[in-house]
Amino acid sequence: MDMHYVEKKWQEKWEKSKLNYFNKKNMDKKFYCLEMFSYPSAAKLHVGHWYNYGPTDSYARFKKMKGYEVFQPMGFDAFGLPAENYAIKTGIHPKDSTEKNIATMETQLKAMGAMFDWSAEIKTCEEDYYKWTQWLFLKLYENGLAYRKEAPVNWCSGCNTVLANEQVIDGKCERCGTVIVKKNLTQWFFKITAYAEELLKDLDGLDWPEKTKAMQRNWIGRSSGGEIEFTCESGDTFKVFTTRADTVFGVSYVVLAPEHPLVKKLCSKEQRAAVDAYLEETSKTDEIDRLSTTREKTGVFIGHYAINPANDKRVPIYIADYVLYSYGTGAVMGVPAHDERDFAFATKYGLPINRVIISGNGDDDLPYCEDGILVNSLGHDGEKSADARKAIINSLAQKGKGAHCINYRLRDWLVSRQRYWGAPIPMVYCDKCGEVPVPVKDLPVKLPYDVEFKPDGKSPLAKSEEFMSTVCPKCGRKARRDPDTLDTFVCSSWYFLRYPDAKNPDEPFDKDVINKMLPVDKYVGGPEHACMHLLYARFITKALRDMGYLNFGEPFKSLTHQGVILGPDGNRMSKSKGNVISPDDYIEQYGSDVFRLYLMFGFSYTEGGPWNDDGIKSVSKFLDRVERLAEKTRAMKGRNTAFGRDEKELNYARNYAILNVNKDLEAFSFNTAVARLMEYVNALYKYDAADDSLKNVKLLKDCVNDLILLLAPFTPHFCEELWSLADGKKSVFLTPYPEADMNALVRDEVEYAVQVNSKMRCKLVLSKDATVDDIRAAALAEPKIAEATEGKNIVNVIIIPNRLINVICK
RNA sequence: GCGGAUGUGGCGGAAUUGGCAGACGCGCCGGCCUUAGGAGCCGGUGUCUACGACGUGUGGGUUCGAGUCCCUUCAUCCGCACCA
Repeated sequence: MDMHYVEKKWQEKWEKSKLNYFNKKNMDKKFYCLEMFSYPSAAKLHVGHWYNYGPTDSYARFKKMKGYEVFQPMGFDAFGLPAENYAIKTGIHPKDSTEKNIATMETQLKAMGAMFDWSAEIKTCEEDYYKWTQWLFLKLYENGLAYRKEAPVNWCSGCNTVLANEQVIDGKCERCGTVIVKKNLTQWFFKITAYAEELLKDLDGLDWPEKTKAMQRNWIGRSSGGEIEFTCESGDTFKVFTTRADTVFGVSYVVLAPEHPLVKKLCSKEQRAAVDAYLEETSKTDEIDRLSTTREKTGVFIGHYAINPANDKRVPIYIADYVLYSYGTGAVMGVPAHDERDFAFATKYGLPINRVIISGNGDDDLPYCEDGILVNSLGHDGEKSADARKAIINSLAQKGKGAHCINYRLRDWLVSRQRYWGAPIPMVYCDKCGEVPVPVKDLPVKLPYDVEFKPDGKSPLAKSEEFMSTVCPKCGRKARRDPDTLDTFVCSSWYFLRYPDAKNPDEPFDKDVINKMLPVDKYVGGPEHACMHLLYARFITKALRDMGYLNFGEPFKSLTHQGVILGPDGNRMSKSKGNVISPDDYIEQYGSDVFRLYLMFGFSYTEGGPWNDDGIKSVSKFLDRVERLAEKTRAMKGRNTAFGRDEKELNYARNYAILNVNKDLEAFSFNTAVARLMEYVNALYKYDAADDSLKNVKLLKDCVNDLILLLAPFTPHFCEELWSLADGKKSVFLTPYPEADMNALVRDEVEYAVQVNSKMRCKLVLSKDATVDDIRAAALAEPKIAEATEGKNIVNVIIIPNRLINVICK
């Protein structure tokens, strides 16, 4: 078959008949199948795009043939860093390069032959999309879920600019090699922590991979404990968070995060120089290093003391980089006797190690980090750790010095970016009124085209007077805009809500439409999004639900991650490694159907693996085999309607294939589904090999029809062509997918494996109706079994129905 | 470092979830067909010292029975909050 001709022909016909467009009249049968949208890169579609979109489209086509009204939209996550970096390097404007890239990718995506509903396309960099991203920001602000605070950024003094983590290599700027320091800026945050508990709890009800749920649970990192307030000699107070309040009598020092505001205030004259040097050093260290448990713990005494509220003991205050200001209260109590890290720290700095927990079982090594029984703990001696944790916090609470609390590792979401290519933050700063949100009617706050991207110490937008200069929406005086843009994750945290009503000019989405179309029934994308995008999208959905815009709280009912296709050398594909596989070459040679079928057959979908094209020819040959069979049977004539042993066997093969292809497609197990189809084709060839006069032609033709239907989601153009040649009146995709006839799968006889003491001895064919006693008797009567059990006592016979018999003897 | 995963023939990968390891395919071997075959059709193919034994990264355990469950250890991959 001339694949290129056939593919083009059907793509045009499908487009004309609007086969792939969602029909709103059938909304009650909707199936929302969503693939993560693409970043418009300058390179062409790579294998990863194909691997995500090809097989998932086959799944969507399967669902369509199962009678669902499938909605499968596509769009572009078009804002982001790479376009801006490209602009800095080449002078080509991000808008121009992005639009050009999108146009190329659209053509390629269309040539893939997927059922994308292009009437619902969205591009996040267009005004009619980012207008609503800004709307989302305003709604979160209105509802107290967006706020400003100081937070550190990576600052390169060489380039005079903020860098993404990705641009920092070994603590240095990737462009100029300058050592990066942390610098505090006032930035916008979304209060995702307000939903920490619900985000954790609702994971239980999701049809998501367990590993993804586990990762989110750990990311949210709930821990239950208490806050204890320490008072400094200066009179200032700070709280520490601890899960081990039972050890509070063993505190011999406290540690503040270096960034803690009290550090500068309390630091003594004598210690000033050492503390400043330590702060300088910390600003150059990244978080992964700071949290490393094997790295040597360092810290500096700040020359000030605090009082332990449990026993009024005076303890020194240290700073240490292993305490993060962003986690808990940014301060911890040091209990060297009962914490590995504190033990190492105390040993290094000569701090007292006070034992307050004993094991009770003679294990008296320190540090002792398990629960135990309290000693040296005033009124709490003899209590068990678990009880003491509650009791100690309760008694501290009475003095106003403690409280039970739940802490999360999850941090609020920093959304400000000091960059150009993103959605402007719709806020205005007025000398008189302070921070003022832009009214919704004035959206979008347009991103100006003429700006200077070259890094020179200011955000690109801050340099555009035309952009910055505005009037206060409240008082009408001169005011300034926010010069930052939103994290692109904000754009992608709600795009699935826009698709079903993508062209709505008045609102981000129509409430009624969205509540019928969502949640997404199947979401497919890479596992690298497990913690960030997928968590942000869940948060935004819950927030909008609480504002009354949605009546559901989870955006993605069912989730599947595709694996990663690596280069032939087993490494991630990259230009620098020279191991990039271009789909185009294969599509040129074989067509898109063959390429997609190979992606489905050659890999385990959720695993991926190194690229290897040995199998692509075999997949092409398989389609040739199908085509020859279809051609031959189409011309066949015959009146034989016999239904003998061979016919029964063929019918079994047919229904076995139908049953399993259905199951496997449902489970995204494409490789086994294709294997079942190959087996089926082998069975058809076997039947066809008989003398023509003996064949039941009607049966054979029905079987081949089922084959074309079964295969249609996998190779849509190829099968649409075969179907039309076989007189299919309407599109194969408007024809119901075959359902298995379970009666045809009942076999009269079953083969058993027979073991003696768990060793395979022989096989045994028995009637499906055989009773346990029959099976036992037949097994023992087998010569090989009789031989193996001769002279021994038969202790037991284990029978697993339809599978196995195990004779246990001594 | 922390968190999550993976490890099965020469290769890509299966295994009804604790029940015949290696489905399906590649490769290889053989046969048929053919003027020819890098086409097609049919059959074989885990390893070995081979009527038996051994085999799912390593070492142990649970069980009548383990690729699957538990412990140990090694190796590799992914994420870590400003890449998207």
